[in-house]
Amino acid sequence: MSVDQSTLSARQEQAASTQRQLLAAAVAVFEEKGYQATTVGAITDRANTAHGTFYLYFRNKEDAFCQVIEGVVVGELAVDRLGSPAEDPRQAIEESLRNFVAVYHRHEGLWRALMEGMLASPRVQQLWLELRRDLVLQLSAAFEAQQATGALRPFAPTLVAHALAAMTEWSAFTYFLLDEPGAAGGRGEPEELVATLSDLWYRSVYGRVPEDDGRDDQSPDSA
Amino acid sequence: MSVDQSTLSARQEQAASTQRQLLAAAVAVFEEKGYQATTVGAITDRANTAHGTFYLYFRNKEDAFCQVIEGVVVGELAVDRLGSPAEDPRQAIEESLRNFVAVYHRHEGLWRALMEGMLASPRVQQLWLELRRDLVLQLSAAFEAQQATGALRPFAPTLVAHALAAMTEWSAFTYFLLDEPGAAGGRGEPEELVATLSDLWYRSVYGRVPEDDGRDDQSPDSA
Amino acid sequence: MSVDQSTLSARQEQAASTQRQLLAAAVAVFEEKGYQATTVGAITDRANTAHGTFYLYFRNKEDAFCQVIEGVVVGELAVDRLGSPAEDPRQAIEESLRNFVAVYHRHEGLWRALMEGMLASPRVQQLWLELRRDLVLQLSAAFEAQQATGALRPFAPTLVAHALAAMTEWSAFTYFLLDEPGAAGGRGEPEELVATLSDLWYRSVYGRVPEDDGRDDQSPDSA
Amino acid sequence: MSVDQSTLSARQEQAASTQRQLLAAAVAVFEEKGYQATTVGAITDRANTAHGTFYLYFRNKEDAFCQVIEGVVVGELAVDRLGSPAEDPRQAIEESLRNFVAVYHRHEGLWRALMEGMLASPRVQQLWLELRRDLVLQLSAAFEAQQATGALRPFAPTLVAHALAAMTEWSAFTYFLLDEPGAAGGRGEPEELVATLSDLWYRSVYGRVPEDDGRDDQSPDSA
DNA sequence: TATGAATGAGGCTTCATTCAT
DNA sequence: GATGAATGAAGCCTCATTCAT
Repeated sequence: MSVDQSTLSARQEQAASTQRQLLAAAVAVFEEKGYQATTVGAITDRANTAHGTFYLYFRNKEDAFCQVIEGVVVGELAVDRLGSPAEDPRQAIEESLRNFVAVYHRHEGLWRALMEGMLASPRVQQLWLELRRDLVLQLSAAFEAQQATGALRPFAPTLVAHALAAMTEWSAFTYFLLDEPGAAGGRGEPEELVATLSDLWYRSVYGRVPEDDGRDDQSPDSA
Repeated sequence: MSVDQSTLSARQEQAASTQRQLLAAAVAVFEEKGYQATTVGAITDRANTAHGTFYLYFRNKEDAFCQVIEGVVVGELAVDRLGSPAEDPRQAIEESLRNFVAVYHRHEGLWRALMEGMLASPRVQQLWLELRRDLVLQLSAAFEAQQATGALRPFAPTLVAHALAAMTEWSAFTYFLLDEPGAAGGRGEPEELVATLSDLWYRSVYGRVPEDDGRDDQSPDSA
Repeated sequence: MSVDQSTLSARQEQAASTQRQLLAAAVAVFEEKGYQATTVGAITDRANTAHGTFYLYFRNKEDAFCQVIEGVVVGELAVDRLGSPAEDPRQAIEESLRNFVAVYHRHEGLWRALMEGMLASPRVQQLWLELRRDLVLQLSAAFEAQQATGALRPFAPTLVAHALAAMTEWSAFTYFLLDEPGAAGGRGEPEELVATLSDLWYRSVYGRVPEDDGRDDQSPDSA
Repeated sequence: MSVDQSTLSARQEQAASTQRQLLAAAVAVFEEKGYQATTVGAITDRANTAHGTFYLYFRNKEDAFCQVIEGVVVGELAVDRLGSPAEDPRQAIEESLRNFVAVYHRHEGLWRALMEGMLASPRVQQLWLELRRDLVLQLSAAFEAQQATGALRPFAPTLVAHALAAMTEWSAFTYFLLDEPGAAGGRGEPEELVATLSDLWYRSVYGRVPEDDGRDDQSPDSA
């Protein structure tokens, strides 16, 4: 009638183990097949669980995918922040991008799946938007802080943060997932991607153009 | 085997009309439901044709989608080119981006569907890559030409073209399709997107940073 | 208003030509794909005719196939008869079988198709039965004639004719159409098939066994 | 992951029962409609299962058919072997053929379906070839054994085995499945088929013909 | 908690046949 | 006589989800 605590925690432990198995299997399968092509059966097969067990831990595929993304992506990307203001800003940017590109590279398949999932399911889209929002917020906060010190020219921090985030994400996507070399012949090294992005990013934020001197849209040669 | 021309044309016209109906229906349905959720049945229903008629004009959904994209996207985007060198470069960029953003806005649903299709079907991905390649090639050619005249600082034209294309595409995507305001509150006007992109684009290509002074590269006004 | 005769026969000639084209195409396609896998479209494609034209000359696939079989098989097999009684019976049998095997070999695909057609369509089955009946009748008539002269032992001519026809047909089928060598290793020469069949056939009809001495169904060991 | 045995067996039994139902339904439907005309829907209807359940036990129609054939045909035909050498050879042959004919008669529809299946699906053809190969091998082994003792005249055992097998199979097919009386009027009794085949078979193997005299082999009446 | 058998909706595709021109 | 566009029935197969043990 009564179940002593050890039994209970044994059960709980068993359950936790099953869940871990399923999650790990889900990561692997989503990574390998993408979102749409993944089936519940493929996950339970790989987890050595019964088909029905899946539904004890996830409401459905969408739910499993969200858990996967939260676990993997959030975990790995969390470290990514703009370097401290004390650092050389150029190097800070580069470091940050290098990290992002490395994470992207490491989980190519999942990013691809995230793309698909985002287009297939509102909830996944929501999740993605939240991840992204954090990133963009961090970025624009950093911009604002530096604008306050006068280190940065004035610009709309959020808009620029969005645009640079978009450049970064989508460059990584096309670079790694679409067999599009990015450079003339054959796929280059990820480092070339990092270099290019860093340069553009730096120039976008710190760069000067002639108009900046006189403000209000002077033509370059009128100076 | 040969029939007089009027009969032939009448029939051909009828057929062409059916095809147009189907294509229009396909555009509408893909626009509305995206790639995956679109079924052949939905297309033929909207076109008021029998289910089988679809297969007279398309091999399958994938094929229909490619025809849709080729028809719509290529048709509308063809005008997009960098302004002539004589123009003010900043305005040329802005004009170009404004056009792109307008086209994107006009066919939001199709771009979304293209995204999905690209992830679902190798052939669609191929098509998309080709569209993109053209764009990137035009861009990098323009860069090279201007670098040759010394109007632009030296940089790897293809890599930069890729990165800027990515920024543009993906900014437009997130701006229009993901209910992500882009600006603090509520969705802004597309014009703000154009302005931001133009600015970053211009700075990326024409902007100067302190390091440039020490290089083999002259500032525009130092000439 | 009135059409002179030359025009009419020109039309008729045209029609006949079309029909020939279709028939020839049908022969080729049935030969190549068998009965079931053949589609009306494949025939009209090969005949360079419109799809609908097929139905001017054939009621449907079944009908076309019957015409094909009647044209080809009947034409070629008609020559097959048991040699004249004057000949050496053994050689007559062998000659006859050699001819049959050659015809079979020449139209492998059609025999296969005939098999399929017979199982798919009552009318084709009927046709096949008629072809076969002729053959069996000829055979059993020959048997009866020779039994009357005492050259052959008594046996039920029709039953034996059936059985030998079956042996011949089905041996040829398995030999040519089923990648079943018939001999130990690799497919042998058709001549080995002819030799085996001839021998069995000859022995079946002319062979003697001990029981034949006492007639009327003596058990072997009662002699 | 492990469950107590009673539960397991109960479930397994339930499953086995469903499978039996489906298999039985498949037998019935194939028997009734042949191979091509059978649809998965017809089988599940008769088995009172959902459409999808079929695919839990069979990969597709082809697979189901192979299981049916293996179950039914192999099961029933396995007893068929040439009598022991001690028996009177004539009676042994007759007994063997009587058995074969009875099995054939009992499953007319399935043999017909097997014919169709063989022509429609390479895998079914393969299966059929294997069944047949076993039979032919048994036969030719028996021939060789008896040739070694001098009980049989010399001949190529495999070729003859093939030819006699063909005669038997195809005679049975035409006799039972093609509404072809076999005898002059109306369908005779299967026994007449057995008698005819036995006689021909026996003569083919044991019979003597005049030419045999000049060989290493004596004619019966020369003794 | 775990199982895994069963369900059944849903989409794709092929083709024989018709019929207006 | 010839055309070929249009039709729509029919069958296959997958898979997310439920539920009785």
